Amino acid sequence: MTEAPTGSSPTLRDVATEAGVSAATASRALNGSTRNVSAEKLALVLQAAAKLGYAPNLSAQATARGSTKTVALIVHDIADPYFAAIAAGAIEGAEAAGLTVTMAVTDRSPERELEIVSTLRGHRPHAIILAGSRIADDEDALAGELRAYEAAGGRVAVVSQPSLPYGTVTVDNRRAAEELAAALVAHGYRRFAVLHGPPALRTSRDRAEGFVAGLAAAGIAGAEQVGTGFTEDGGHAAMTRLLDRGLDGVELVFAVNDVMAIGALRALRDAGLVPGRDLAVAGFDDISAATDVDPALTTVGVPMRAMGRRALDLALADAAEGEVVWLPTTVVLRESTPRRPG
Amino acid sequence: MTEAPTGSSPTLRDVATEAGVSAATASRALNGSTRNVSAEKLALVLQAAAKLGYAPNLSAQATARGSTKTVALIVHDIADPYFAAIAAGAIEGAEAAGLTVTMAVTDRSPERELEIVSTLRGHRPHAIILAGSRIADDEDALAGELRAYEAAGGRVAVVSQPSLPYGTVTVDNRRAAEELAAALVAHGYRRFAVLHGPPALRTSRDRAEGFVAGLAAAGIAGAEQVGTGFTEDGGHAAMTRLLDRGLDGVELVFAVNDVMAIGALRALRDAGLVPGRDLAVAGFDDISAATDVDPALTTVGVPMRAMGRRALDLALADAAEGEVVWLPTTVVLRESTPRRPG
DNA sequence: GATCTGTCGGAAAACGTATTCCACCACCTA
DNA sequence: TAGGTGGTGGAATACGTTTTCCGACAGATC
Repeated sequence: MTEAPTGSSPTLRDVATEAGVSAATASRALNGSTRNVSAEKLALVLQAAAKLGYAPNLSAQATARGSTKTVALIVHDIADPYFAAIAAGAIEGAEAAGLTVTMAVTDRSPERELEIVSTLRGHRPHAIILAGSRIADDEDALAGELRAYEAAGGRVAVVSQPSLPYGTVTVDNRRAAEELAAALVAHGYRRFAVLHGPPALRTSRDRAEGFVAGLAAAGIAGAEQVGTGFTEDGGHAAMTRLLDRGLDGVELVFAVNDVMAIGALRALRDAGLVPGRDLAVAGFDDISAATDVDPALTTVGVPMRAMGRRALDLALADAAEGEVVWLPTTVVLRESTPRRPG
Repeated sequence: MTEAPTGSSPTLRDVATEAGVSAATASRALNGSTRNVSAEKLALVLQAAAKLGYAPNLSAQATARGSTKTVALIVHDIADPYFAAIAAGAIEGAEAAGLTVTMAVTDRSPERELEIVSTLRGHRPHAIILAGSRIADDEDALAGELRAYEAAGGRVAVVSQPSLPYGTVTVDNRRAAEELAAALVAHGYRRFAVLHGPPALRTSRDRAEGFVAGLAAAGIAGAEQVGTGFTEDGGHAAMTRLLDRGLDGVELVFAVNDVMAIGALRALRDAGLVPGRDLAVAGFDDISAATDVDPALTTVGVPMRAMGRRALDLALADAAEGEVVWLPTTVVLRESTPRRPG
C-alpha cells in the first residue's frame, strides 16, 4: 500500500518532507507538549506519519532529551512464582506510566548482579528496581555501582531488602513469622523443625529467627534447623534429609518460603507419608500454588504483586529518599496444619 | 574517591580529555573492534574510564550505530508459569548473547499487543519475540505492524503460533493431544469431557480437537465440551459448571492446559470430591506445579524453557525466514488418571 | 635518497531527535 | 498609524556516540 523503504524505517525528516513542513514543526506536532502548531500543519504531520508508518526512534529521542522512558527490573529467577508476581506488579505499574521495562535475571549470583547493574547503567534507565534479598557480602560493590547510577540522576527502589539506602517496599518477615508460630502453637503444635535457606540471605534468616522467637514467646524452647537451598529442590532435599535422620517427635515443619514447603510436601509423599496427617507443613509467601497443593498450604500471605507495583511508584516519586514502605502480611491457616486434638 | 559530577554521568569526551587523547581514540580503545590503538594510549584510556566510572551511553551508541543490543519479549501474562518458563529460557539465551531484554505483557488483549509492538518498534530492538498464541482476528493489524518492523531490518520470532510467517518454535499440539487421548483410553477410560479456552485461541482449539480425534481413532464417539477462560479461575469455573450440570457418566476431564486443570482439581475438592478417584483429570504443558499438586497431574510435557531459548536463537539467526522448529512433547501419566480396573 | 605502503591519531561528519533562537506575521492597543 | 505583543515556523545547534576521511609518520623497497 505505501512505499516500504527497505533497510530502515522512516525518520522524522521523512515525515516532515512528506508533510511539507520543517523537522522542528514535525517534532512539535508529534510530541504536542511545549508549543502548539497550527491545526492545519498538525493534521498534515499526523497524516504523513500515519501514511509512512512512522515510529520515533526512541534511542535518538533519549540522547536528545537526555533521559529515557525505561525502567530496569532485576530479579533472581523469573520462573520462580514469587519473582514472577513481583515482576507482574512492576510491569503493570510501568505500563500504566508509559514506561517500558527491561528485565535481567541474576540467577542468585552476586557477580552476575553486579555485572547487570553495571551494564544497565549504560541504558540510563529512569529507575532501577532490585527485587529479592541478596547475599550480604556483595553489598559494597553493588552499593558503589548504585551510588554512581544515582549520582547521575537515576532512581533506585528495592523490594524486600530493607538494608540498602533506597526507597524500599518490604514486609516485616520477622514479626510475620512470629505470628505464624503463635498461631501454630495455638493450634496445638509443640515440636517444630525449620527448613531455612542460605544463612547469608537476610529474608531467610529473618523468617527463621522470627519463627523461633515466636515459639520462645509461647514457651517453646527451640526448633531443629535444617539448612538448604532457597528453591523447591532445596526444600525436597532438606525434608528428605530430615526424614532420614529421624523425625524424633517433630510435629510441624516450617519452610521459610512456599516453594521450599512445596518441595517438602513432595518429599513427604515420596516417602509414603501423608502431609498434614503424619506431619504438618507451613510455608511463607502464599504463592498461588499454595492453594493448589493438597493439603492446601498454611503460610503467610505476602502481597507480592502489590510490592512490585509499589516499588515502581516509589522509584518514580522524587520525594522518598530512603523511605521504607511496610506492606501488611496475613497468617493463612489451611489444611496442611490441621488443629491438633491434643 | 573520584569526582562525582552530580547530575550526569561522565561522557566519552570526559574520558578522552582525562586520558589526553581525542574522542575518536577513546571510542576505538573502548570498543577494540575495527582498528587498533597503540598499547600506550589504550592503557591510558582504560585507566581513565575506570577512574571516572565511565559507562557508555547505550542510547547514543544505538543512534550512532543504527542498531541496538536489545531483544523485546512479549508475553500474555508473566505470572503464568507457562510464560514465566518461556521468558526464563529467552532471557537466558539473550544474556548469553550479550543482549538485554525488554519485556511487555499483553494481558491477552489484542489491542494492547498491537500497541506494544508499535511502541517497541520505536526501540529498534534487534529482535521481537512473540510468546503465546493470539486471537485470530487481530492478525491483520499485527501482521502489518510486524511487517513494518521487519522491513526496517528487525527480526521476529514466534513461540507456539505456527501461523505467522516468521521463525517459529512450537510443539505439535494436535498430535500430542491425540497421543494423550490414546494413552488414557489404554488406561481404561471411556467417557470424557474437555475444558477448552476461547475457540479463537488456536492452541486451545488444536489441543481440544486433537484430543477428540485421538478418541475417535480409539473408537470413542466424542466428548462433552465446556468453554472457559484460559486461566486457573477459568478451569475452576468450568469444572464447577460441569459438576452442577451433572457428570452423566464422565470419567475423565481433559483441560487444555495445566493451570486450567489445576483450577479444575480445586473445584473438585471444593465440591467434596476426590480427584483421581471420583473423577480423573488431565492437563497440558507439564508446568512445575503439575508435580506439586496431589494427585500429581497427568499431562503432556512441553519444553517451555527450551522453547524460549530456541526462539531467541531463531531470532538471532539470519537464515531462517519462516522456519518452524517442532519441539518434542511427551505424555506423562501420573496419579490424577489412575488405571481403571474396568 | 626517493617513493610506496602501512599504521595510527585527530578533526569532522553522521546518526535521529529535541530545543533554542530568531524571523515573521497578524492583531491589538494607544 | 506606530508600536508593542503573542503566536507560529524554520534554521541551527545540541545530545553522546561511531565512523569516515585525511594527515603525519615510520619502515620497507628500489
